[in-house]
Amino acid sequence: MLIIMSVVEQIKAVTAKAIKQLYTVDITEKDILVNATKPEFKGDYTVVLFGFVKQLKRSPDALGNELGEYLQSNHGELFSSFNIIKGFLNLSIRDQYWVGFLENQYQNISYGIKDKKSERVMVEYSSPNTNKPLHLGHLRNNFLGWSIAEILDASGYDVIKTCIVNDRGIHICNSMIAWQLFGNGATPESTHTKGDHFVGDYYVKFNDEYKKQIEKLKAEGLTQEDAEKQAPIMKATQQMLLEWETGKPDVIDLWKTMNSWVYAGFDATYKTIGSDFDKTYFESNTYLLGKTIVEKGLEKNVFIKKDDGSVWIDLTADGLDEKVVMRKDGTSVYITQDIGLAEQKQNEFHAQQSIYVVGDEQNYHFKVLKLICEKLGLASAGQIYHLSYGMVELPTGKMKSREGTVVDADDLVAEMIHISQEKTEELGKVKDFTADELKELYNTIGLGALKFFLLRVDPKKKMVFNPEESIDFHGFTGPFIQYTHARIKSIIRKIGEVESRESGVGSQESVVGSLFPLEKELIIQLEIFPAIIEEAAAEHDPSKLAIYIFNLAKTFNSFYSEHSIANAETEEKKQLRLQSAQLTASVIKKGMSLLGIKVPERM
RNA sequence: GGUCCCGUAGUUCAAUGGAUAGAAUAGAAGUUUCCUAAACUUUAGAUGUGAGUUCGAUUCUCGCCGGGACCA
Repeated sequence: MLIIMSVVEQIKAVTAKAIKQLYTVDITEKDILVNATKPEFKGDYTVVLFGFVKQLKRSPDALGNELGEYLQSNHGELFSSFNIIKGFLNLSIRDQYWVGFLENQYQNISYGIKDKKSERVMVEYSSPNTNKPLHLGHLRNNFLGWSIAEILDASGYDVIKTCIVNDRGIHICNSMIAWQLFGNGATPESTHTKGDHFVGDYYVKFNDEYKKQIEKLKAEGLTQEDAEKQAPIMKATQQMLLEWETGKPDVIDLWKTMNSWVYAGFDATYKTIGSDFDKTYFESNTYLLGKTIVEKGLEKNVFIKKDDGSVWIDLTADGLDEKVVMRKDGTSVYITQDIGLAEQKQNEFHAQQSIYVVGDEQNYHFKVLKLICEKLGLASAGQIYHLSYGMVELPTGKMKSREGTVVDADDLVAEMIHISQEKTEELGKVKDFTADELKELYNTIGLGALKFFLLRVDPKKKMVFNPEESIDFHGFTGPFIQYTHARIKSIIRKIGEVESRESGVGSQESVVGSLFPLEKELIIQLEIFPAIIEEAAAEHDPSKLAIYIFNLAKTFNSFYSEHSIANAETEEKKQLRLQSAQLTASVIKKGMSLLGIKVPERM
């Protein structure tokens, strides 16, 4: 594959070379700041000169002029003109260059995709509990995890997607107990309920009953604390957990049955939203991993055993706390299991990087995890990267299951698909679609709106979702971009692909004529696509890509309303615009696919 | 008590220390005998607060106010 340096890379390279030749000073390319020129000035890209004014002992004006002259006379194939305003060197790229770029890339189906390198990355995401269905927060997690895996894949990494299912523990027993008490043998089939929701309902029933029992005991004179401990249903669930740990057959059977219901439900949701995994781990298989870790840590004097038998690590020297790694009853805590799993994953896949897509409420946990792994000298330590994302909140604050304000994932997805159906029917543009085609279109648009809404925000930041106002279909949204794609495909269907012709025709500036501002702006946008993928991968941030695609679509729409493709001024202009449109459509399609969003041919 | 994060238009989000802080939406005004108006064009509107570093601060440092998370 032909590797072509991006324009920005070329500008940096020749600027560094120019400075070396003119002033015999070495400046590394990453210290050269190149920005898109602000629209109010003439030029396409701007080199910010302030940074090396002192070092080179030149005034910004003199430096700009000398650099500009040098660049133009030595790289006339790239630069057509320059101007200096204050410390900014504004460079105009030759139209010929843009036209040539377009000519080279418009048919490149792997434009923006890097060749494979032999580096492996693991992405752990989703990681549900099996006591209740997925909610809005899980959706952000799933979309982020899936997207970052795709983006890394496009960047040339070998990506392994994993999931750790929290399938054991007291919360699971809560649902089990409630089902025994109130279920009367009901099943998802007998109640026509999706399995994860079915089990989740018993989790709620448990808590309702638990609350009732606490109130009753308090009425009998117990304190809140004592009432919480002595409520019969709580005692029963704790007893059940012990029985689970000793492997009591009927408890294990019930556990397996109820979890199988949940998995059937999860599978349906995953299928709808497009999540998948190369390997799924179950906590019921990994929760004992901590034991050997603790022994190892004690041998290495990384851990200390207290008198009561509990095992700790002292992280106060690192500005953190003392942290328990094994309870006095010999059971391991989450962090110990996580260390064990990290090591197991390392032994199994030998990845160079291990990304955990986990909410920012666990920032401290991951700091500690990484630190302990380092102290234990584990191979996995350096590779741990916590892709920490902010919570999805409601206008009223955090979602609270106790207050019934949790936005259910299945409900939300269904609602989005329903709204997309309503809007599509209102517009009445696809009346000739078959029932199956319509169904697929509604799914595409509804999920597109939802995924884009959650992915367009910087993962690190918390975000607000307002259930009162449904997710928009106009403006900075998935459907806006999908619509742009459909419109381009419509044009191409009508006037055909770019005609294949002898090379050279249309690629000469003299033949095409000079580019209109919007023609050029569109090509400039297209040219940065590979750099955007790289940036999104490096920063683990799909929002960079989402924002880029939106801007590209917006630029295309302006271009589209300003310039006719079918009735272009000349045949050469028609071909040029058609090439731009084709590449725009393929960049939109590819970019959106990296976000896990499909784009329709018609809508 | 300790650690960490966040305060940008009415609202939801942008802005590797760089030019007059960008979008979207809501508001106002327009565009369809012409490739899909889920679109386009115009307009009005914001950096919580006080210092400091800098040629230049939404960005870095410190204080204050407000919001949130986590660790016992």
